[in-house]
Amino acid sequence: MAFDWEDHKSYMTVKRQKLQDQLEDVEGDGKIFSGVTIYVNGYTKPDADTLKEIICKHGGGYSYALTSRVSHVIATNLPTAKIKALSINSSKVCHPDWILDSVNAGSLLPTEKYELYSVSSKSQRKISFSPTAKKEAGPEDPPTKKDRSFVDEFYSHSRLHHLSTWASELKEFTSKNLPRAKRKFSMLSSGESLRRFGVKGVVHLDLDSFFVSVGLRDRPGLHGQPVAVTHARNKEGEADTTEVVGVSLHQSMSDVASCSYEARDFGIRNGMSVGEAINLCPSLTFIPYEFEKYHAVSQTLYETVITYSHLVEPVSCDEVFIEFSDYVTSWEELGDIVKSLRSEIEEKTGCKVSAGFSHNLLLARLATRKAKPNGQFHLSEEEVEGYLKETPVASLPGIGRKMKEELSKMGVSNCGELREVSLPKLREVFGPKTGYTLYCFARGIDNRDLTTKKERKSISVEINYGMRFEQISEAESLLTQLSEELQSRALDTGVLGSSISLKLKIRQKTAPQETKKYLGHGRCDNISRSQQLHIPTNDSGDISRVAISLLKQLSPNPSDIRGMGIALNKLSSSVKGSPVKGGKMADIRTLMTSSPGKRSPASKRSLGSVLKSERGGEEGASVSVMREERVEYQNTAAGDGCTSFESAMLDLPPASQLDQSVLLALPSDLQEEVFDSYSKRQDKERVTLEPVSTEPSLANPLFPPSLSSLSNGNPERFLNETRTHIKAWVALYPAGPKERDSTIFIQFLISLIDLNALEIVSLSLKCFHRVVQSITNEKWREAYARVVAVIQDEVLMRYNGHLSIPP
DNA sequence: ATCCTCCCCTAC
DNA sequence: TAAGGTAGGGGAGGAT
Repeated sequence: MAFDWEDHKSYMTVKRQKLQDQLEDVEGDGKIFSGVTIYVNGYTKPDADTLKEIICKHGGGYSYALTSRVSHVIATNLPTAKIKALSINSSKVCHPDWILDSVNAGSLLPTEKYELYSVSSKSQRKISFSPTAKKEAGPEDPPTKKDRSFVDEFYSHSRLHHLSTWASELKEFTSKNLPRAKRKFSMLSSGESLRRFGVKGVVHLDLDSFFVSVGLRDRPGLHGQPVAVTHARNKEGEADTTEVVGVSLHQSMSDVASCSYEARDFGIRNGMSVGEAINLCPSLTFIPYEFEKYHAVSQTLYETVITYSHLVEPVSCDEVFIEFSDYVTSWEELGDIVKSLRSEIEEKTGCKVSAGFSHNLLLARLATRKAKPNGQFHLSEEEVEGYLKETPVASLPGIGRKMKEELSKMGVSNCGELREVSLPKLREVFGPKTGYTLYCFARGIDNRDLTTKKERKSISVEINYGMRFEQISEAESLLTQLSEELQSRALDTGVLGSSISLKLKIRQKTAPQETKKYLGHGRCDNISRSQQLHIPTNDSGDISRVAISLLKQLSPNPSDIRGMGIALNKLSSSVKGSPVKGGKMADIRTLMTSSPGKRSPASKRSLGSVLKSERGGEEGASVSVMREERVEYQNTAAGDGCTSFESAMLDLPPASQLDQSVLLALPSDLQEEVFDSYSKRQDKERVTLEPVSTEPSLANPLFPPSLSSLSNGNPERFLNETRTHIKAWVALYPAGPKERDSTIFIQFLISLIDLNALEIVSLSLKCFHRVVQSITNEKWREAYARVVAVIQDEVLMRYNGHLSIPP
């Protein structure tokens, strides 16, 4: 599974040596690349300069920009075959080995085997159907085109991703361990504690310039110097750096993630580009990220903090609130505890901590400003007024760039001035809630209680970096990867979602194709769309199917996509770490017995100018029909008691007891369908390679379903079960179906439509049709016709397409 | 009024 | 090169 980079390296070394020999041999007489002009995209091995040298030496051309004279784009290891930083019309995208091998061969080799995005390279991408069937990747697999996961590669380097991950982790750690942590102090009686005055004692702890502190801890030589943490690096002070960065740091767009206080004196700020920073301070030293160390430090921070109080509110990996109301009798006493807490943390982690404390969350936080660096500060009741007066509004929590700007238009820059603005005025400008908060905060009023645990409301995955697609199928493929990532997180967190939403960043019409920051997203419009599910899920197959369907609804121009994200909302809990699959039948039962959720009609939202095409207007008619239909069956679903179809579901024998005989008893054509659908399912690669619909605004109505989430991922078993229910149902009511059963069946099919499992819907209807035919009862036929009509409408509404079902 | 969806903003 | 994630609060505007 793991790619052997060592081997690859030596392979490359040999190759380069050979190449060198060739170069010496040929020296000018080679015209291997005549007529070829290359453009090198991104990082390649060998690098662009080497390739340029080679290509020119052998009669080819080299271009610094992707112009029309470029015949071949050269790229290595663009993290996945889906990501392209290129918008290419006719030129081929090839691996640099094409050049090396051609030189070695002494002639221009066909590009076929070297094209990065060819069908053959894509089909290597497998979703292992059975976990036991390990990677089929043979040893002869060309090591040069390894399809490493872009998602993993990106996340492992993303500081923001780490920040978020650690924050959630620490929130979970706190809520789990806080109640049973051993405390250093015991609580005082309510008569003695600070609380007796009705006063809270809140401490806000914050590690000083977190990343830099950790870096400096192990680099004593850099203490007292301007230092910044970034991906872009020079060789200063680092044992592990051997090369000088090719591009001057002066023009690096890499972010400064964290900088020392000495660096701040030069005007350097977190989030600045390395280029800007080095202009402000040419002697600035750059040190690399050390994510593991940061992680360990924050873990220690939290382990320590929870031994001090039972009231701890996590903020982030380097920031936390602690309430001491029940442990101290005076502010002086609290000051002492804070001091020892700070020194304990510094001792354990080697990092300096600052602390602000006061009688509410807001003021404690504001006090920390004055405490930094490496200090502590008590903001007392009496000082609040004066302190706030001079506090810039931007340091109030919740006021960022936009709000600061908005306030400044009103002539407000500090809290003193903010107080001059009336409550009605603030509400008018910022809305009722925000206005009120602003009004309170300007006066130091904050009645929030410290929250030790908060329930998670959503879980999401998104990447807004390095997204460059040519084909929509590449975007879909990335969504599949994101879905897998999301599944794995949902599994870890133990949640299921009943709503899936897709978020896209789309290049603004007026924004340039080439972003200022390398592979950045540039100026974008954000659009999103969500889909409610009747069955909560955490299955990546379900998620990706829905996400892809949402993508089709938004139908962006693939080359304008600059970012994508998927979120799971309306969470419920599942058993942690156990895949949904086992519990899925239970979910289906829930579905079958619960009343239908409220559903929104296919609303016509303007998706703005970013959309290539809008959907046709004639769909409006079917929407209203659909709504009437919906009302009808919602009303009839009001009765209670177990009906036959329902009970058939509930009495379902364990799947393991459904034997072959059930299947074999079916008409043979149905059996075939069952198996067909199963075998189709296995050829997932083929499916993903299907040509993209020529109508980008329409989803394919027969989009292949993944059954992995149903009946333990066993589709034929699932269909068997469905068929069994239908048979039992029909047999029980020879005179005609119970209305409610029809309703339940419809709901059930609609939930499959939610998951885009249209093929299964179709097959289920076929089952129904067949059983009904054998009964030849007018009522049943009517029921069948009605079910078909409702489902057809539903599909029509969602996809503006049609479902092929039996007459 | 209240809810829902989409979107923006903020924080680390 | 560079790695611009993620959760939550809240507002606008439409549907109910």
